[in-house]
Amino acid sequence: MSPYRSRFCPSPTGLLHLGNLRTALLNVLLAIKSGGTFILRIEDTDVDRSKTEFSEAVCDDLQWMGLHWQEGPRIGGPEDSYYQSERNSIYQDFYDKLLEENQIYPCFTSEEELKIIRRNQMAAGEPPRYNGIWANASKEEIEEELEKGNKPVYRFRLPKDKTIIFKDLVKGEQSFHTSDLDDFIVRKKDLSPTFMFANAIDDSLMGVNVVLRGDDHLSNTPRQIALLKALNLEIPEFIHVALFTGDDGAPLSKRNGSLSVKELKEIGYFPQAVINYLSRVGHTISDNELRNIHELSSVFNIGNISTSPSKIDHTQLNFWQKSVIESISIEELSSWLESSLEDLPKDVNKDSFVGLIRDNITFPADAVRYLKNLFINPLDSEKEVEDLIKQTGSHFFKIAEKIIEDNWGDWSKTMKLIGEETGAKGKNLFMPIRASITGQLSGPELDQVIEVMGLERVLRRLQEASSL
RNA sequence: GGCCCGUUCGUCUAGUGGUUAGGACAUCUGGUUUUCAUCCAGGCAACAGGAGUUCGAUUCUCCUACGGGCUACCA
Repeated sequence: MSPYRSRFCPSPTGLLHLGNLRTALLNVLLAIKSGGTFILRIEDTDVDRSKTEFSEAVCDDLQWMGLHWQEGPRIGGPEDSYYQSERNSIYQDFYDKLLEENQIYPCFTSEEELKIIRRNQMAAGEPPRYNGIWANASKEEIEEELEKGNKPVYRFRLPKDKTIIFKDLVKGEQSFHTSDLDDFIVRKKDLSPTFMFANAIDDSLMGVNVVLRGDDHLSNTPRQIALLKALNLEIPEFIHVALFTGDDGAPLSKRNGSLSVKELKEIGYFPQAVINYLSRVGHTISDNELRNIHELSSVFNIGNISTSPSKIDHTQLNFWQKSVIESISIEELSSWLESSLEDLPKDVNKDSFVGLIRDNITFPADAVRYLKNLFINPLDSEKEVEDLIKQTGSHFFKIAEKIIEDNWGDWSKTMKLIGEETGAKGKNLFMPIRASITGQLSGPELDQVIEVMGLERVLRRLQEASSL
C-alpha cells in the first residue's frame, strides 16, 4: 500500500461526537497503516456558526482520544494555515482564475427568489434546480446589478450533458450525470467560500490523496471532481463509508444515543475502549482482541469496510470498556479512578479496594457507589437493603457480630458457625450478611470484601444492622 | 418530485450459485459461588418481499417496500 495522505476536516460548529470520531479514526488508521500522513483541517467558513471554543475542543478531544495528526492546527505543516478562515487569499487566486476562464459567473438571484422558484418547481412536479438565468447574462446586465449595489454569489458552470465517473474504493464505480446537478455556488455573497469549493481545493492543495468521509457526501463528490478538473488540480481517491446512525436508525443525535467526546470523557470511558468499539462498527475485525491504535491500524483493511449503515450500540461499547478494565494494571486503574476515590477512608488501602471491585465496575460512578455503600452511607440508604435487614431482625446480626469477632481470619468457618447458630443457610444466610456489611445486594466475594474493610468496620456495620 | 446509497440473528457482522448460514455483544439456561455480582459452559435467534436467470438461489438481474443521503449563500 502506498502512503496515504488522509484527512479529517470538521467544522467547528459543535462538539465532536461518536459519528465524527469514527470518521476521524478510520482516517487515522488508514494513514498509519499505509505509513502515510493524517492531516487535520478546520473548516470554519461559516462565520456565524463557527466558534473558536469548538475548534479548540475538537483538537483537545482528538488528542485525548489518541488520534494524532501530523499536519494541522497547533503543530503546523507545509501550509500557512489549517484554518480555512485564514486561507482566503489562496481561494481568491482560484476565483480570479475561474472567473477569467468564464468557469464561474456571478448570480444575483436572491435567496428569497430562489426559495420561490424552488417551491414553484416542486409544485409543478419538476426537480428543484437553479434555473440558470444568470449563466448567460450579458456584461451590461451584470454591470447594472453591481451599480445598484447588489452583491452576487458565484456559481460554477457545470459541464453540460457529461457523465462523471469515479471509483469509490469501497462501493465501486459510481456515475452521475451533470444534468442531474445544477450550477452550485462556490462563493457566497459575503465573499467566503462554500464547503463544496474550499473543501475540494484544500484537499488537493494539501496533497490529500484519499478522502474517506461519510456516505452523505457521495453525491457531492461528482461536483467536487468537476471543480478540480476545471482547475486542473489533482483528484484524490474516495471512500464513502456508510453512516453511523442512532439506535432508531435516524442520523446520530443527542436524543438517539450519540455521545460527545466530552461526555465520554466525563462518564469515564477509556479512549482505547472507544476506538476498539468504533473500529468494529462498519468495519470487520475478525477477532475480539483489545488493541491499541497501532495494532488496530495493522488489522484495518479498506476491503473490510461495510457498505450498509450501522446503529450505535452502547452495550457493545461498554463491553470494550470492561475489556480495558480487565486488561490494565492496578496502578493504571487507580489513577483512572483517582478523583472518584477521594472519600476513601485513609486506613483503607487504595489498591486493595480497586482490586476488589475491578470485575464489578464499568465506570468510575460504579466505584463511587461501592465506596459510598461500603464505607460511608448508612445501611438504610438503599431500600432493598434496609428491608432485608429489618426483615431478618436484629437477633441474627447480634449473633453474627459475635461469631465474626471470635473467628476473624477464617471466613468459611465463620459463615458455617453463623449458619449453625441462626439456622439460616444459603441465600437466607449470605444475603443478610452481604446486605449489612456491604450495604448492597450484590458485589465481590464477601471474604475479599471484609478483608479490605477490616474487622472494626465490619463489626460496626453489624451493630448498625441490629439496631435498624 | 429527481439523482444516489443501503437492507443477513435484537445489535455489530462473516459467508457462499449447492453451508447444519459462522462469530461477537446482548439475552436465556446450567455450573462455580452454602448468596448475588464476577467467572466458566451451553442454548435461542437472521438472509425485507415478489418476479426472473438457473438443475439449484441468501448469493446474479429486475421490480416493490422500508431506511438514509444529496437536491442550502450548512458542512
